[in-house]
Amino acid sequence: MQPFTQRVIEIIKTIPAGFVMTYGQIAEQVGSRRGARQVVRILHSLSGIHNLPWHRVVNAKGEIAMRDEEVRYMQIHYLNGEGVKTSGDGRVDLDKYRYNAVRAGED
DNA sequence: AGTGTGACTTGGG
DNA sequence: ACCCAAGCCACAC
Repeated sequence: MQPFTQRVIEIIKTIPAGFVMTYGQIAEQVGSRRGARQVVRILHSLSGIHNLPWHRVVNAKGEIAMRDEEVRYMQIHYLNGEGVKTSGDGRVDLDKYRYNAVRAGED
């Protein structure tokens, strides 16, 4: 496993239930400010084989980014189960649920 | 070493 | 708020 990939995995593992992070945030946390798409690729390659809370990752608009309707539905289901309210369009309120790892550690 | 991938992000209209 | 175009970067082949 490559270091970058390993760090992304670690970051995602730190997202607490009831919160979400964006691809961009995760990329930033691992030191690659423009690496959002790498996070995407990694999640694809992992395909859930790890015990990752992949459903807590959304895009910068707070949208459920999944393309497969089936998996998309599952993600929304998981989030709802953790108390994250989703709009009819499958969006979450980032102002409410966005998890800031840095600030969480400092506060 | 070059090319393709991808569940993104940002800026402008 | 929505749509579009361009930029991004680590990884696999």
